[in-house]
Amino acid sequence: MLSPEEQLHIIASGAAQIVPESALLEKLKRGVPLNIKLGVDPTAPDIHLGHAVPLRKLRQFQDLGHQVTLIIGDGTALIGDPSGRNSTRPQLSREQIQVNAQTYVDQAFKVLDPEKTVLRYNSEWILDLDMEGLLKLLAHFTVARILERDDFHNRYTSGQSISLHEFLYPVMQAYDSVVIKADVELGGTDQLFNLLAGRELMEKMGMEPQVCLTLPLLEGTDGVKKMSKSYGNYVGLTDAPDDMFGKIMSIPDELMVKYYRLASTTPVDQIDQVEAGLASGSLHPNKVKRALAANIVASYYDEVAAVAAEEAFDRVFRNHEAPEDVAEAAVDLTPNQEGTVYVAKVLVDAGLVASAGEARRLIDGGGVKLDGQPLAAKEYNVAPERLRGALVQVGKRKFARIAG
RNA sequence: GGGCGUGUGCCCGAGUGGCUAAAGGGGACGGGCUGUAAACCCGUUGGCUAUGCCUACCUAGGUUCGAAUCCUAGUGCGCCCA
Repeated sequence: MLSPEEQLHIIASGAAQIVPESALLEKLKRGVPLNIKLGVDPTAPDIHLGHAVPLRKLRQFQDLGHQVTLIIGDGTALIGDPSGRNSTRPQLSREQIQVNAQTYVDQAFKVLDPEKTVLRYNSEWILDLDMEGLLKLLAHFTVARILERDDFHNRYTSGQSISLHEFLYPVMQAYDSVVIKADVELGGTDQLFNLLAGRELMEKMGMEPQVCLTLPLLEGTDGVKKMSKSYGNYVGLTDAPDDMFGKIMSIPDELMVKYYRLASTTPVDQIDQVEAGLASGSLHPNKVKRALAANIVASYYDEVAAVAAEEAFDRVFRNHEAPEDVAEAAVDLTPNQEGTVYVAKVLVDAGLVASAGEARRLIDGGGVKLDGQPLAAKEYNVAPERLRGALVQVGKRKFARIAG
């Protein structure tokens, strides 16, 4: 086992805050496995690298010999986390929660070590609280304390509604920590308030308080907005290896180290070297990014898939060749009176463009190639022989083989 | 419940009767450059085999030769009063 200081170095890599760091070091020094908690809302069925950030950190803890308790917030989901929201969340049905939780767990175990993970559903204890228990719990918190929280404060001062049950969310999350006796709880930076509530409650109930570890938001592939399905800038855990590799190659250079720390399985001391190498110019950014993409693909698939993904990437983007498996498109090639075929329509039928107008514009811009040869501007009609069995390319990455 | 204001293309935003498929910006896409990064330059950004036709400026009606622009009602949003 690594020394407490070495462990702390790994744990702190990529973390936003550890509150308080000294307490974490103390806990590590005891040399017994710690109980690391992560609570998740079963609201997002499809998880991406952003969601996986805390899971990665949990995995690091596991690899250091610690124990993880993953809490599915099926009880708290009935409340809806008010974090970062400016309005009340809709409450989910019990059935929907069950379905979401299952898909979440399936994907989470792509990252976590099942041997060292305890899975708990907080409905187990939250829904069993009787009024007496609830009141005792609530007595530990004051209205002023809860209202300090930014989201509530903003909503309150701007005159927006806060339902009473939302006040209970931090309390319930804190209670989770009490029940499972957490040593450390992870969350995003927006979770700090909830995490601290857990710390306080534990202390008031005479327990050793948990340490709070927050992780920064991961920007998406555009490098600007947080990774999110609705922004279309996400890398899904279930994306195909080639896609995953390509998407990671498209992130801005400035984000590489952050991705290494938050989304890869690369050992922390190696990341430190990469960071130094990039800063000094001794490492080429392209090499570094390739290694990052390969690592991430390998972590969700395997080495073989990573190598294949990199080869496919080079084929298409470095050597400008067609990918190995191009989808074949069966389209109507019946010629018109002039004996030609309207390419714009063919591209629409092949699903490469949204409309014939767009196709015409792309042709004019030199973005459409037949067997590697760009079509000239206004070259909308082409002899059918040129299309039959031809490889059509639209832009840099869209390909189709026209059925012969 | 009452008053006032506002609603334009993916987003922001100009436009207050014909010259408007709608300025400008952002984003996105294509081309060049390249490391599918960034920066930069050029182009495109409603549909349609297309010097034209069709559909569009919250929705539904109306006025007018002609409406994104004027009127009425509805509806979303904002502010003020109760």
